[in-house]
Order: sequence, then C-alpha cells, then structure tokens
Amino acid sequence: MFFVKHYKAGRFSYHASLTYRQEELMVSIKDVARLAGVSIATVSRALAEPDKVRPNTRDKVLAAVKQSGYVTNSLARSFRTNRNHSVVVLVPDITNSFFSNIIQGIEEVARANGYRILLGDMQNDPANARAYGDLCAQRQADGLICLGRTIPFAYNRSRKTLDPKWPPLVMACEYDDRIAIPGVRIDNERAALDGVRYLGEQGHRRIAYINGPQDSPLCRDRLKGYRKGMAELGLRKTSDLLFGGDFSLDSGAQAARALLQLKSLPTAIFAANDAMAIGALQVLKQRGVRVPDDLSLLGFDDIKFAAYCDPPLTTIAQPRRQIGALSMQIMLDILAGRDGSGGSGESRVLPHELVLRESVARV
Amino acid sequence: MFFVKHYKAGRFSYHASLTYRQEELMVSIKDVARLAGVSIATVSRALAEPDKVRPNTRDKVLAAVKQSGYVTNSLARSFRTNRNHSVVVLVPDITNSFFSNIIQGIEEVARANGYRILLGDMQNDPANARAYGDLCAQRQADGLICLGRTIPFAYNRSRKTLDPKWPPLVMACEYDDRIAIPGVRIDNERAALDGVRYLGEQGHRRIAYINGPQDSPLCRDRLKGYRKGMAELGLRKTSDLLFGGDFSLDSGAQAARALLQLKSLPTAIFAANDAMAIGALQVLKQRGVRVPDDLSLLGFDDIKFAAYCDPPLTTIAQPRRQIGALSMQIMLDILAGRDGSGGSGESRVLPHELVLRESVARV
DNA sequence: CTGTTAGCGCGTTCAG
DNA sequence: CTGAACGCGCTAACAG
Repeated sequence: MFFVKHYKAGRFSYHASLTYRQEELMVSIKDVARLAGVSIATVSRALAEPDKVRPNTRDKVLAAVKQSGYVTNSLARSFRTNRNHSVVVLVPDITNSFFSNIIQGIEEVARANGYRILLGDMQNDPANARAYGDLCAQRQADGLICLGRTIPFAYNRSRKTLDPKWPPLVMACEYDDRIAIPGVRIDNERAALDGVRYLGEQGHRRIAYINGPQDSPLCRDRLKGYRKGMAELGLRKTSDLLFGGDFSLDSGAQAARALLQLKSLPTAIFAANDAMAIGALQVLKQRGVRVPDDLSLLGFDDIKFAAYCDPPLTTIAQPRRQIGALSMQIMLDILAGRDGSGGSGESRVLPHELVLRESVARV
Repeated sequence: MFFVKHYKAGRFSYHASLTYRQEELMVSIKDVARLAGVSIATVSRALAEPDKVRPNTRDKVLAAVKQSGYVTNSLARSFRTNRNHSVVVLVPDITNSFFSNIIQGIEEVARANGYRILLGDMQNDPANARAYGDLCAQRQADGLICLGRTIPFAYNRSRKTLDPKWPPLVMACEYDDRIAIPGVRIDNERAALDGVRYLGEQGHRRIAYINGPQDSPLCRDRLKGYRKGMAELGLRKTSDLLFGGDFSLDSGAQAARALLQLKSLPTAIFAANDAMAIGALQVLKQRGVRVPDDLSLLGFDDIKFAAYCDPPLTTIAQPRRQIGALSMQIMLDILAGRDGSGGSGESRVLPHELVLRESVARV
C-alpha cells in the first residue's frame, strides 16, 4: 500500500476566551424578581410549578424573564435539588456501530425528558469504567446505563444487590446474573436457537459456531441456544465446530482461517455477531470460498453494514434503538420513584427477528 | 423477506429506588473537618492546594478523608466555581460511524483531563441542536464541540464573532466561513484534488462525482478540488458528471442509478464520502457493473467498513481520532485561558492520506 | 396564592 | 499556616 500524505499548518484567529463574558452577563433569579416586583420564590415557582401561581403574577414573571434574558442556572438548581438530570451511558466501544443505535434510543428519550447523556467510552478496557463509576459517586450523574457487561460498582454478592450508596443502574443488552439489576435485552438463547433451527431447515447439519467473549452472559446464552439447536438436529458433539472470538472483525477472520483447516468443512457458519461474520466473510472470499454457494453464513445483530456486504448478510436483528429507549425509560421511572420491584419498571425481553438476505443457501 | 418474531415478557426484581440511600450516606466536607479536628477551609485547601497546608495537618485530613470515604460533591463545587468540567459534543448523527472515532478521540482527551462529554445527537435534524445550545446557556457545559456544520449559537455577522454570552466553541471536520471559530480539519479541497489526480494517473478522464450536502462548506471545498483536478485533466465542463447526494448510503445508491442512465458512462466515480460510495457500489453490482473492472470507485473518509467492502474501497482517509483529540485539546486550552488568537490554540489542518485498496483500476 | 426564612456544600475571603 | 464567616443561586418549608 502506498500513501500520499499532506500536511499544512493553518492559522485562523478566533473568538478567544478573552471575549467570553458570560459571568458578567449572568442574570440571576434575583434580578428577575426585582424586575417583576415579586419575591425570588415566586419566580422560582412561576417557572417550576406555573399552576401554583396566579396567572396575573405569572405573566409578570414571564415578561421579566423574557426581558432580562434570564435562564435558570441549572448548576445551582442541581446543587440544591441534588439532581443533575444526567445519566452516564457506559459503552464498551463507541466505534462499534452496534452500540450507536442503542445510544441514539437512549439519547432521544433522555432529551425528551430533560435529561443529558454523559458518554463513557471504555475503549474495550474495563479499567476505563472506574472513572465513570466515580462520577456517579460524586453525584455528577443521577444514574448509569451499562451497555456492556462491566459494572463499575461494587455489589453485595450474598444479597445479590447493589450497595445502596450507588445510584440506579440499568443494563442494556447485557446482564449480570450474579446480581439483580433491571435491564432490557432479547432472549439470546432463543434467538441463537432460532438461528440454528433456520439453518437446519435449509438442510444444514454441520454448523460451525464463532463464539463471542466467554465471560459474557449474553454469549453464554447464545452458545447455549446453539448447542440446544444442534442437539435438536441430532448433533450432540460440537466441540470441533466451536471457534473462539471476541466480537471483533479480526477475531472473526481468525476463526474463519482456523475453520478452513478442518478436515471436513461445515456447510454453514453461525457467528455470534455480525462483525465476526463479516471478518470471516472476507477471509472466505480471499480463499476462494463462495458464500453462500460453498458455505452459508449467518450473523447476529443486523448492524447497518450487514445489508451492504457482498452477499448481504442474513442475520438475527435486535431492536437496538428500542432497547436503548426502553432502558432510559426504565431509568426515568426509577429516578422518579415510579418503579419498585413489582411495579412498571421491570426488566424486559424484547423480540428479535431473523432477517433473511443472501448469505444462507439451501444444501 | 420473511420474519420470525418472538416475544417474551420477562420479570426480574431488582434494586429499587427504595434502597437508594445515597443521600443519607453522604459525607460532606464538614464531617471530614470534624473528624480531622480542623476547619472545613483547611480540608478544602488540603485537597485542592496541598502545598499550602502543613504536612502534619494535611496527613490528618487525608486520613480523615480516607476513613470517612469522603468524595467531594462536585455538584457543589461546580456551583461554586461555575465550571462543571463537561463539554457538549454535538454530532449530526451518532449512527454514522464516521463520527465515532472522532468522538473517541475527544472522549479520551476529555477523560484524561477530568472532563466529561455530554453527547448531543442531532439525528440529522438541526432543530435538535437547540436543546444543546441551551445547555450551554444554562451553564451545564463549559464548552461545545461541533462535529457538523450546525452551530446552535447566534453569532454576530458583521463582526464575524460569537456573541460573548456563549461559551467556547470548537469545530471538528466542518467549519463555518461566516464566522471565525477555532477548529480542526483536513484540507478538503486539496484532498479531493489528490483524489482526482490519482484517478488521472490511472488513466481516468471521465470521472463522475457524487457530491455531499451543498450547504456544507466542507463539501464545497471537496467539489472545488474535484473541479480543479478535472480542469488539470483538461475537462472544464463537468456538469453532466456531477451527481447530488447527502452523505447517506441511499443517496449514493440513487446517484449510481442516475449515473447509469448516462449515454456515455464514466470510467470512474469519486464519491464525497464512503457511505455514498458503498451505496453506489451495491447498485453497480446489482446492475452487473463490475468494480473496478468496468468502473472504478473512489471514496472519502476511510470508515472502518471501507476495508471490508467487496472490493475493498480505495479512499481518502482523515485522521479522525486525532481530529477529535486535538479539538478537545484546543477546547481545554481555551478553557484554561492558554490560547488567545495568537497563541497555541489555533485552528489546525491535519494531513489526509490516500488509502489504496482494490476499487480503482487502470484504464 | 405569596413572601420570608433557611439552608444545600463548597470555595474564598479576611483576620488571627 | 489556619479558622470563622460569608455567599454563590436556587428551592423547600413554613407563615402569612
């Protein structure tokens, strides 16, 4: 590969901090009160609970607000109310497009409810989660939504519960079976089972499986589903068809290389996520293995790119955006005290679906 | 297409808000002071400016902090200092993987410096930016980094400067020529020119161009570079080779369909981003046009997936992560007052590079 | 319905 | 070097 590089230093003048005069322009609730000829408490109420203020005075206040250009200093409000209306979203790897739709769902619900998303990218290193756990301890966030399996909080093993000093936690997609936490996910075991059944219906028997990280409960479930499906097909012994991976494109490619060493090739590969399927796909092509003519390929997740592979990838879709939205909704419920272990904020299992494209053929 | 759907309602009990007792467990600076037998001012100093406290007392304080498990309430601190150590990152569309590496770069630098990222996803609708502009006005963020061309602030047209009531703004990738703002980007015109020159070197003359959003300064620059390159090749009239797009996969596909109607087909297509190139690629394949044998294809951005297309996409790469990191660094400089229009925090132009894969052939 | 009063927890004076 | 006192802007509790 050959690279053309260009570098050009640029210089532009710009709005420097010297011109940043927000502090001096700051108009506080006191000013509004003076302007409207009422007390500051009335201003506060007129803004927060308009119903509890006589329309007449409310209008006066609102006019004063408008005239002065007042915006409530939410730092002060947060300080007073001990709520800052923000939620940490802890993402294993922001560059993994799988997560972006979930984040979008979360963000949308958050914004609609006056909440903000503090983005925590772990860059696949659990150590990076600590900082965000601390954030919660310092009250910088009202809650935390975990998209991976790493929880930055300590929990009480025997009671299977979080230490009460931690704020609410919701898990999206993943979960942790050592502890009872609300969450949203699909039925991963069933989804994998459906995948194998579908391949079975297409006549496949020797179905290889590329597994995800072994310490992931979600992966264990998918693996369980795969084994169950294989058993249904009369294949109890699958160890030679099992390949390790870590959800990355590379690990999928690597698994494919290993797989091609097999004395008797499988007729289909089922990958625990699309990234690995795509990584495998590339290796297969390089080696002249045609998909799906020579070998069928089934993915998991239905990332955006799955539809644009060649051939387009048949895969199992998760309602990612909905998972995100619901997670945030649950978080809001908890924060508002609308839940309770028997209430409306319980963990949910959302439907998955098999998306048929062109990477699986009948044999 | 056929779908198998499953739904299963799940119920799990969990750590309810009832058990969330953070408030009562809260240990404040006052408690530490009492425990250490000093005043709260001393505790504050011992933590913030350890040098200004006698080692003896400092140790006492630190011990008390440890014993009590005290963490400073950053809500209170933010309120007091009027800094909350968070920066809004306004993203046109979080599901566009182009942005995720930039975000990662930003996040990394932010975290290393004790700053947080407030994620603002516009979902491609500028109206969604407002909410995040307001955030800044409410002091919920110390600054804002814009990854798109939509600035949620009002600015002074005549003076080409931001209203001083707004916090610092940094633009990554895009820019706005109506106003002087610090930013980080590549030389888009030059990059596009390099792209066309490269195609020219491979013998191409009829090179079609799929443009991005017309109101994007960045796209105007790329278009300018394309035209310049075509002029170098002796082709001043390019209007029939120009196709509109909006950076989406679909618009690339649509452009490809329009392009295939041409009486005389081009020998190469240059797309203003990879997504459109990939969209076009799919259409070309469907219509039996082989890439690069029948038609060469050049993209822009080098998104992760570009390497996994079939054929792998030749494209122009931006140092996305570096762009993000530098943007945040500039923001930090501004916030720390380390910049100034003649200082170290100026706008930068980073190098691009042509990444050669397999979608361009000689003619 | 409205005003008055009392802090929230911290940083920052200013004396000592 | 240390401590007492003040106040940031806002909301909650209570009185009127």
